[in-house]
Amino acid sequence: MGRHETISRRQLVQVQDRFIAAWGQMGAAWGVSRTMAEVYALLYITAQPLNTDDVMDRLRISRGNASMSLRALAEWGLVSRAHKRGDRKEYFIAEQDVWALSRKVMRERLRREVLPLLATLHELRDATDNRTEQPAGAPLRLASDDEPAPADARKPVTAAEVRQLNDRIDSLLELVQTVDRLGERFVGSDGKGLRLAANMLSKII
Amino acid sequence: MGRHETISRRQLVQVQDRFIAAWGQMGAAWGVSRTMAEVYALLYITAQPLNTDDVMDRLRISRGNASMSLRALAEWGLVSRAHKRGDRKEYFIAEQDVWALSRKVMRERLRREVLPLLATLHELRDATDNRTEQPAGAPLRLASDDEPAPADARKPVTAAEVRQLNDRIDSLLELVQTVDRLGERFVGSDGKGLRLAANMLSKII
DNA sequence: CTGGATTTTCAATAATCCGTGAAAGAAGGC
DNA sequence: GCCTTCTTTCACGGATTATTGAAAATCCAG
Repeated sequence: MGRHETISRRQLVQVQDRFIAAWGQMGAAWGVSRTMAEVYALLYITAQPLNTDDVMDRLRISRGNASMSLRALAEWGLVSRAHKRGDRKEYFIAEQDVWALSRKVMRERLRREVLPLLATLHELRDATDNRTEQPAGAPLRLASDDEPAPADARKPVTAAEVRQLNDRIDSLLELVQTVDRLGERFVGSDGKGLRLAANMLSKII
Repeated sequence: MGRHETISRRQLVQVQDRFIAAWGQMGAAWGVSRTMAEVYALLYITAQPLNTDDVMDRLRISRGNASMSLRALAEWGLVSRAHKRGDRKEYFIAEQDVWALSRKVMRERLRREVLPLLATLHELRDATDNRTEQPAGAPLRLASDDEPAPADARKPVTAAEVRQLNDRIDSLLELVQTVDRLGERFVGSDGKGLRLAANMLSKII
């Protein structure tokens, strides 16, 4: 519907640069390093395979940095490698489907951040609420007990205190588990699962 | 269901410390500073109002740091201030409902990170696809044009290139908008909206 | 195998972020 | 008002993280 005006190549490049900058900033606000996000943005917005030198030149970063970032992106599954005949350089292609992109990012973040937290919470939960059926010799260890106990702070812990502690941990556990399940479901679903979910929810809530 | 064993106060504190550490680590993986997350965790897990000195002592951080973190938490709406009669110190209480907590965190992150990105994307979109109905005098400006154009890189930009650029920006815009709307909906919903959503989705997808 | 082209690694350096503590500021009691 | 108590601010320095660049490793054609 829009009429496309002719724009200069310079303007095009400027728009791309601003896009890359914005994307990099957003990446940084998440746990992704700015450069890594920028490299992805470059590959995405230019919409063509680029090699390490292209990335270096366009983003004005060192060869090492470019190499590292591209590798990390490949590990996350966000870019794929390609080759051109008669050219020994390696080219990189950005995942084009932004919905697939978001799924892949979520998958990695669940795996790297949520799962460890879940594990720790479960462990803590077990440490204060030992079920009767727990095997006698189970190596349930609080943090090491090797230092001599300080003389004070010896007043007994009431059952109420323990219950409260457990309740809090449980509440958080429930939240994190919900997030995890929700994420897993999204990650597992194919296509534009997120969009679907959004539409569904807008009718429900 | 579980039998609560008596545990020493030391063990209790150790469990709390591990909880705090885990929470802090997770916070750091998100955009929240580690200390801020730890202070919240402390307030949450001990389940009682603490003042600045309590926080300093327990977390072994400086007064300034404690003060800053508590203030930031209050700004995010994650802790509230309270006073005790006959005590001039200010006490802080953690938001107890983890679902409310997650809503507040999401609200802030939407506001701080998603909205600016949306604004930029819209702006870029407008910069390359000028609608015919656009007012003549609208201050639509690409990045400043004050530098002399380099002699090369002057070959014209094809319509296809512009279309492709716009398509990419649009795709991303759709994704970010979906996330935003989804988040807004969640933020707006009261109670355990997330949990509800999770249940709903599990049946749908 | 060799030589050149390309990529990866990593120690040094730079940039950034984070925490400190002293000093300044506010809030109350008297 | 003035002193005491508590809170906030902020320049500095320390710690962490990112980036560089050159050397080492890898790869392939001939």
